[in-house]
Amino acid sequence: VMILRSRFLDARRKRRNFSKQATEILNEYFYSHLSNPYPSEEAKEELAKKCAITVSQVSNWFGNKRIRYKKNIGKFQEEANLYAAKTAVTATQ
Amino acid sequence: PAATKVDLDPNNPASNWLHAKSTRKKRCPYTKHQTLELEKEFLFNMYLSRDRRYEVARLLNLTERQVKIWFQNRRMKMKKCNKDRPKDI
DNA sequence: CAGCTATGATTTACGACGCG
DNA sequence: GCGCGTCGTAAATCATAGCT
Repeated sequence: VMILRSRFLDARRKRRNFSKQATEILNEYFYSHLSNPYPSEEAKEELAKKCAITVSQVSNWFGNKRIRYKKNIGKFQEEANLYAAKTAVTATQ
Repeated sequence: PAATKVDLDPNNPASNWLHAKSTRKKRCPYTKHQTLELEKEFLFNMYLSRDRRYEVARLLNLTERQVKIWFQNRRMKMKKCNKDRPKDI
């Protein structure tokens, strides 16, 4: 039983990439809070709901995003500009 | 309407959110044996006495601090698993 | 198809803070 | 104060999805 359970838990490694829409939402939050990309517990819950993923997955995503962004800001410049423009449009409406 | 708030700092986006103390030890993955023995010990009791911690550390060639932190992390892992999956098997 | 990299999850190691 | 507790995280690493 323990073995079955651990195997079920390990199955989390067999993941699918998040949907395009989910990634969109997460990136929008990340780049619009670039000076402090640390969502509160409540913000994580809201993001999780909007993305149809778990709060843990939201935390994982931000953890990965922060470190990977910091490690190579240049690589993410295009993406950053894209989402900056997007939030700008949203704000002007 | 030039009020495009992309949050603060224009040019250098944001590396104020910088942690990382220079003195931090690099993460070193434990061996299968070490992990297995730690898991067995955890199954026996989730909280380690001072004496037991000393013994485990000596047996696995880890520091007492590493064993202490391993148990702390293991407890957090268990809590996280219970949160993500409330229903039991 | 193989190889490669992007990506989500897990594993060590701390800092911050709480409690007895 | 000390020592060990949790909580949130950094950073490295793992496993594999999915593209070229």
